[in-house]
Amino acid sequence: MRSTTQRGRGSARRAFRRSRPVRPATGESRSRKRKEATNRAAKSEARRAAIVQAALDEFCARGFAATRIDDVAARAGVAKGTIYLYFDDKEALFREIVTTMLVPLVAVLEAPPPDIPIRDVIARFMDVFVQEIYSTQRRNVLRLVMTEGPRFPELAEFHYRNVVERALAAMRALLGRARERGELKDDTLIRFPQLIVAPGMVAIVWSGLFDRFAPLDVAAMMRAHIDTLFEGCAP
Amino acid sequence: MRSTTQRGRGSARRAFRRSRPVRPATGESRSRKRKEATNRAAKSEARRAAIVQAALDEFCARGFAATRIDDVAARAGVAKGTIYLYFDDKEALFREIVTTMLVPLVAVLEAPPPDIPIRDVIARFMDVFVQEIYSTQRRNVLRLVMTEGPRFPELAEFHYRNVVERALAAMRALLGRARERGELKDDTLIRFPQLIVAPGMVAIVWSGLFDRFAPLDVAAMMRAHIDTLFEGCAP
Amino acid sequence: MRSTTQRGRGSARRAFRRSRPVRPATGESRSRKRKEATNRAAKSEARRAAIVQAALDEFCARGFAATRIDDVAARAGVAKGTIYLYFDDKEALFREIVTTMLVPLVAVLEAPPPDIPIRDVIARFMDVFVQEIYSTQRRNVLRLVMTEGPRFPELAEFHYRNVVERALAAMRALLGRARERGELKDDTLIRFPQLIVAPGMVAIVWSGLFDRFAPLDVAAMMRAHIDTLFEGCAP
Amino acid sequence: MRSTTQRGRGSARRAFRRSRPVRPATGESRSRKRKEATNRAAKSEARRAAIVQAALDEFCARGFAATRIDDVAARAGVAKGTIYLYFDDKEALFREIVTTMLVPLVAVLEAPPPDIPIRDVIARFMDVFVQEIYSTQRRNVLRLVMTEGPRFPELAEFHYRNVVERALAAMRALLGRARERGELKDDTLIRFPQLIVAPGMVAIVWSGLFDRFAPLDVAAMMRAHIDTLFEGCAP
DNA sequence: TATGAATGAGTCTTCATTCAT
DNA sequence: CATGAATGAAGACTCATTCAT
Repeated sequence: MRSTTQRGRGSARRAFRRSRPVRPATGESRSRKRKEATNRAAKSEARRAAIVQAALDEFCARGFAATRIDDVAARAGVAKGTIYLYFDDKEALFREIVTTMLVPLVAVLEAPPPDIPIRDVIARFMDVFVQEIYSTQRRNVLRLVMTEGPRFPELAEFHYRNVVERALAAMRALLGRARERGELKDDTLIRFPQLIVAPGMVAIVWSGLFDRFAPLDVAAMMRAHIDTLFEGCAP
Repeated sequence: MRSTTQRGRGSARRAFRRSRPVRPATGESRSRKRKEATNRAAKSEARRAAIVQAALDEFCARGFAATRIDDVAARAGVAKGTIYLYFDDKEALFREIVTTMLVPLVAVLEAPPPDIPIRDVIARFMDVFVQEIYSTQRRNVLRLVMTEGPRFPELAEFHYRNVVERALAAMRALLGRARERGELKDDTLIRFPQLIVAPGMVAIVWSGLFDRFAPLDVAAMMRAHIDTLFEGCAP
Repeated sequence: MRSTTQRGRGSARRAFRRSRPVRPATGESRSRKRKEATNRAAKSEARRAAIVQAALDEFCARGFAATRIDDVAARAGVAKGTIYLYFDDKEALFREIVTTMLVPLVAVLEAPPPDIPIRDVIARFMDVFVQEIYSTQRRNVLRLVMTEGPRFPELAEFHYRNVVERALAAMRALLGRARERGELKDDTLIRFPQLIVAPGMVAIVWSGLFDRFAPLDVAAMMRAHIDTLFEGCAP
Repeated sequence: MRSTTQRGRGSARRAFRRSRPVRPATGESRSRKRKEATNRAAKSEARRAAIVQAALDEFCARGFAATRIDDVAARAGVAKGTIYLYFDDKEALFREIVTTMLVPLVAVLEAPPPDIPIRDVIARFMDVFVQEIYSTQRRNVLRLVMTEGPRFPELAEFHYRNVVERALAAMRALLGRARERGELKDDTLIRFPQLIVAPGMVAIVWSGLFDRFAPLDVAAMMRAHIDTLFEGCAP
């Protein structure tokens, strides 16, 4: 990854994806104490999850550079050294988070859409956004991507390949079919599907910066956005 | 304990705006040395500009936390200490940049709009965005605001008060008049003027993250956006 | 601006006394690893002591401002960072030293005096001074108080409240009783108990400045002082 | 001087005394513009005095290490560079102050004493101390010597040779003659003339540390001290 | 495995001193 | 002579990472 943020502390840099090699069954094949082993594995997984969660909170609150491993450890309720049993270094931890939280969502987008008008499909998509992203921690993860992406080229690339590209492709396929069915008057949205998600991005940015001054009714804005998209504002 | 020996590392935190008191003309009215003084003032101004420029570049490339004053100095071609002659500390330098680069633009927005259809007014606004923001360093400054804002509450507030709030108000006034003239079929955009600027935000985020994978024709997207805004996509 | 990115360099200033919360026994009651834990605690204590000792030496030799943490670390045989595991900052380290070295002594003064003539009591006090202060590192600590006190108002106050005030009060009580018993012809010393300790102060100052030119027989001077105090110099 | 405070910045270290070589009539021997030259010399002397005064204040308030040349310059109303026209470096400035302020006083001590009882002579000496030292800036200079002396061995030596040694010698001579005249019952004070000045030292230290908690009536204490010296406290 | 004490490279900031004007 | 902008060495403090227990 070679982030431009951490000036090389000398640790080996491994490739981006697959940061967790599924832990090769570490010798607990001794077959003795089966339950114990299961217990141990479960506890280990719980620990890992606690660390990830704590790290997510800290990274979101402070950004990558300003987050201290100390704080992550404290929040996760483990010792500092323990984190290094689960992750190679701070960057690997960061990657893990940004990597695992978003990819699952794309599956939703890529699922074959119900056979309803495109406007309704997009309306559902907006609902999913509001429910599954904006109202959850994923909002913060997305913000992290926007925020730290410029400093982590490989992270940006990963995100592009695994989230953005696939989402846009799915969207385009959807819109293409709608166009064929005569539900769209031109191919504007097909060329720029970004126009569909733009208010979502704004909502995410807004929520991090200005919500305390002027809270935004995101659901209402998304509905208004759909109106505008499909009907325009001219009388 | 607060010994009187250590001169405050945190120094006095001054109010946010007006970090540069415009240097009160240094009374060089002695009438001789005119050119000299002018020279010095000019050189000083040039130096300050060089530092600001270098800092902008570095902050944009690395973010606030990961930017080293050393690097800023090197890039500006001055000694490290010199930066502290012009700015109280790293934060002040950061503030100065984010503060001074964007405020002037709002004036454009607040200028009385020409007496043309609202759609054309907004089209002009888009042009200004593309020409004066997206194609300039201001794009990077805006990205910095989005990127670092969550970590600098006062910066976010300053930006909200001086840029966002005023811009939105101007926009709403504009739209309100258009609505009265019957140019808008409802008040959707008045309630959510964010919908107008949303693609601009997306363009800025996109340019920092994904342009190398899929360059975005921003001007075209903005035109498409206007079409969508005013005509919708339904056939 | 106070970004949330820079974690407070000035950190929280905690109250003066009790800078070391006695490390709450770290619950190693797991009954195994007893020796280990003991070892660790002992080593930790030894390290702390080494740091304190090194710091004392350096502070005495150079004064607070000119002492480098680097040097303290080197002298203590630890890494620079280690010092910050034991003390919040340079000032805290300084405080600790000046605080812990002197207070215990006052107890001696406040102990109920033996039932002997006042002159003998004071002679004993002089002995204590010579043995327990002048001949030990406490001499240097006292000099540090005199030397750095003006720059550390809280240190001066702490020292006044915990050492000077109590010592003078104990002394006055002592003298008051002696006066009542008719051992003193007037209340001169009660009004100015400083006159009793004055030569001690001089000895300390002298030892730091002039001993190499003209060594001072402090014990003899103190005896002479008592003679003078109680008999005067007039024939 | 090679103070142990300033780590060698590479500037040449000159010998201790004679830091001001009486400025060799710098070329204003052109004989033209006599008055101007006089004016200039006067102004120069005034400037030097202003710097010395400002430096004294700052050194007293903060100690040598923590005093900034910037502050001295500001207080003296000159530019920072100007100080270096009059003094080689910070240490030279410090030396000048501590050197010039105290030496004149010794002359008073060495002047042949009036033909009055030793007790009265010493009482006068006390008066001089209170009037000419304790009530003036010299008190602070003396404190500076005590405070910074350990870090400036040459300063300590200079002070010993030029002030302490001479003062003690004069005192001993005085006391010797008194003893011969039968005014002293033994030679205690001759062996330890420090006993005479000890309360003075205490007063100086006290004034810097504890006066705000418990102000000290120094004149009264000195009178009490004389009583004690010559009459003792035993009934 | 888990711990957390120890490390030391890295970064901000200060300030004595220089020197072009 | 005087100025004050510029320099850069020095020092406090942080924190990712290691490793003995």
